[in-house]
Amino acid sequence: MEKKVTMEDLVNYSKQYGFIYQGSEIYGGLANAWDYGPLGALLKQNIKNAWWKKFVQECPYNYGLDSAILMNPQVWVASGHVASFNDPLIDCKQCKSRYRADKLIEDATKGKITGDGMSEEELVDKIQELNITCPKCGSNDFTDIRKFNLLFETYQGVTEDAKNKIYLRGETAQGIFVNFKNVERSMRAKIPFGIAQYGKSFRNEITPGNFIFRTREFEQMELEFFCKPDTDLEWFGFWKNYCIDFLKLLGLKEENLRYRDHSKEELSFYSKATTDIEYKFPFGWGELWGIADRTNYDLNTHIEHSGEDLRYLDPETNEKYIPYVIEPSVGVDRLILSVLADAYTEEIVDDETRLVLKINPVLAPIKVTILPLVKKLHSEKATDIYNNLAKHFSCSYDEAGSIGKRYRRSDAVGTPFTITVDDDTLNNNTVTIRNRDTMKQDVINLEDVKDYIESKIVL
RNA sequence: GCAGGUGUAGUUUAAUGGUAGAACUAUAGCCUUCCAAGCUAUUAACGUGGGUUCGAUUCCCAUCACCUGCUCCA
Repeated sequence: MEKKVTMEDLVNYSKQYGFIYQGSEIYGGLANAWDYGPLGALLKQNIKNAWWKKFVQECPYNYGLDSAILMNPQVWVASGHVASFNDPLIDCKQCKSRYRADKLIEDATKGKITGDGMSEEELVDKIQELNITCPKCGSNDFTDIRKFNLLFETYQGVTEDAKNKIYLRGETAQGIFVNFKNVERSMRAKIPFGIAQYGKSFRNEITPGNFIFRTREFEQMELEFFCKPDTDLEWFGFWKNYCIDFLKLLGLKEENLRYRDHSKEELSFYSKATTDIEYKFPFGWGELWGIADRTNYDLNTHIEHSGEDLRYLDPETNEKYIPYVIEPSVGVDRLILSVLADAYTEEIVDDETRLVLKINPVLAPIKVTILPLVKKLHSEKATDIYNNLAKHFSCSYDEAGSIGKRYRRSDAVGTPFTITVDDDTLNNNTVTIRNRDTMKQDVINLEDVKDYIESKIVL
């Protein structure tokens, strides 16, 4: 018997066991800010390492990068973020519903008139001219257009001078595009190749929520894969498979994963095709990984704005072209949420609930817990073992309470292995090692413990 | 940003216009030789700020945060 996990369960669990706390909690919090606790930080690190391993280390095509969060503001003008992160929003004064002005016109005219490219005044005039009413309450009493810039602004330098206004990056991708030439040259990279990086991004989302699913500060893991113009769709398919295979490898249940192709209307202006890998969160299906064919939009716009030639010279044909880009982009925090939701298990055995985080051992924050069977007799030896194993894995040591209680504590945070130190350890140098999922116990020699565990935490 | 709901120890909760009781957890000790046993002790809460009142955790207002829905998520 297993209980279905709710968001509430996950929020409480995360707090109780040191995975995720509310940000700035002692000051009443800050909307949608969450802090990763000791175990959450480990989990996050393990997830990023797993991604890096599969997308950089083991992948013959890709290189890693770690670019700056602060960039020349022109980057964001070129990328389109400064312009298109300004959505023209209006509210109905009667029923307080909020709409995008351009969308409202489009919907009212069934797409005959699009609001694209209209100024604020033109949009307002058009709404009046067509006598467009609120779809909800029928009123035509709207507020003026208000814009919400989704980029965080800040200032470089000690004075708040508008000339020094810069942005916190809205995505990690732009750091990759601006380094395309650098990586190509210094790594002597041949197309097709990709550049991957993870890092924090910031967006002033209008409505964040659902715990860590959508936050204003978040971490992305992005790959920009550069390929020859006519090969983009092939690579698009390749990365779609590569990404979903990765998720399955991490242990996400197949029935909780699906592809969703973006419809033509939904596609971004720069994209030729986009597929989301969605995960079935406790609150419903939600985007986990977006895989987009961005064509040559990004490099092209940087060529135009920077004046630099970012074209690639094909060494075989001697022709120059702007590479096409496939972008698989995944949110780390969302991935953590899906991993937790997937692994969180309340097993009911004999009217008792056993809370187990059935997480891939590779991702488990703690790999092994060392338990002295009887504190007075075995804690010294157990401490020695802990000190040795801690050189190789993140371990924990627990001597408080009954042995059963300590097993349960270890299970609750997903630790895959538990080592019990008893008289046999003192006399014969053997320990009992118990597997979280199978509940099976092996008695093995102390010298073999490291290899035993190591062999089972390979991705 | 709008509408509705919620806010009491780490968690789940009880009661009350006279400042709060419990369970689980945790910590320490006893006991205990392999799966949340028992005993003893201990820590720990009215989100924040105003107002009404002799007195507010309780009533009122504001604010903050979370949840649900809308909107949004190039």
